[in-house]
Amino acid sequence: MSLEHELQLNAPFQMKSHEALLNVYFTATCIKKRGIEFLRPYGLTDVQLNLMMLLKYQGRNEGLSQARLSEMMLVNRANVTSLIDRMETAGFVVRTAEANDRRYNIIKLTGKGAKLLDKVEPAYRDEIDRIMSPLSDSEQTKLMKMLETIRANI
Amino acid sequence: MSLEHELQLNAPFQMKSHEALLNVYFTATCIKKRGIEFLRPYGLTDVQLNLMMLLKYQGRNEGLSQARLSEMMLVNRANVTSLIDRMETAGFVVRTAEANDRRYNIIKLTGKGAKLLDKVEPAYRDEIDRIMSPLSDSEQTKLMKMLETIRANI
DNA sequence: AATGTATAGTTTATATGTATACTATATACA
DNA sequence: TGTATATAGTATACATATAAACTATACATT
Repeated sequence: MSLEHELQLNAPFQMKSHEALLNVYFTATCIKKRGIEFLRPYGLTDVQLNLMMLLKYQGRNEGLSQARLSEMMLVNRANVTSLIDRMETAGFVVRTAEANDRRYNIIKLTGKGAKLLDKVEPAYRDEIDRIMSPLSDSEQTKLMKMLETIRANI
Repeated sequence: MSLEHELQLNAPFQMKSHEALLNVYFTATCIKKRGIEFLRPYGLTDVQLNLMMLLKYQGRNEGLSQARLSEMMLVNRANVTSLIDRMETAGFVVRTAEANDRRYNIIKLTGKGAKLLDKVEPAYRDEIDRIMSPLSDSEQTKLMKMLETIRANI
């Protein structure tokens, strides 16, 4: 259903480019809302799960600094401070010292965090597959290429 | 450039569907960041401009209730209260009474708000056109259809 | 070695989002 | 008429985002 119809607008968009851009924006909003809803029973937010998956796959056993996390999450360094505060309080991650450079906090998953992630991740991946399943592999590739083209021009 | 390369990930995505979904999400983030940056010199945020354009094109001269605005912006009613508080303080909009139903606040653009919008909107539309210009009309249509397909399945 | 510069993380103020509970008002219906 | 139900807006607590200013640390260069 078109965005115009979904939002029950009574006047059409003035420009196709504006409508296309808002489609990207509102689809991301819907994806985020679904992620939050899906993860609530596990006591996690979408942002927190994303961070935990980065620690698992990008950090491996070495962990990741807050600055590196902020780069991969496209957020400000300052944001990661309070996010890690909350997640450390919840017992999902720990700040550890980097021996060679005392400016860094190296963030690692705790046993509790890793265990929760192992439980959540398969169901989360299934849900992502379900959401994207109406698009074929080649359509998903085409979608990514179009989005990359847009990002390259921002 | 692929998301993996943009974020300088050292491990690839496990699933194409996850990569495609994150592409939507991160592209929206980039679009939002660019909007915020573009609008800062005008003393507006992207959310505030979106609300003002809804008042102009969807509200016409009648204005819109806070509940109707929250529906079209895909946000909680509670969010609109503080948003309108800030915009009313800034002098861009006013709350007016709905005669037939005293539960409603009807939100209208002020002269100041309408004047600012008239100034910002052409430049904003130009920037949107610029961002989307690498995609042809038919590609933008195809993109919207794919995103609609995803939203229909969430 | 001293100094200037860059980087990591934190703090603060502020904007935007949620859920939940609250008040006021409108409406439907026994 | 009275009561149950629904809706609009607000208040509160909290999560997540920014910018800007701050501290601590590392490094490069004279």
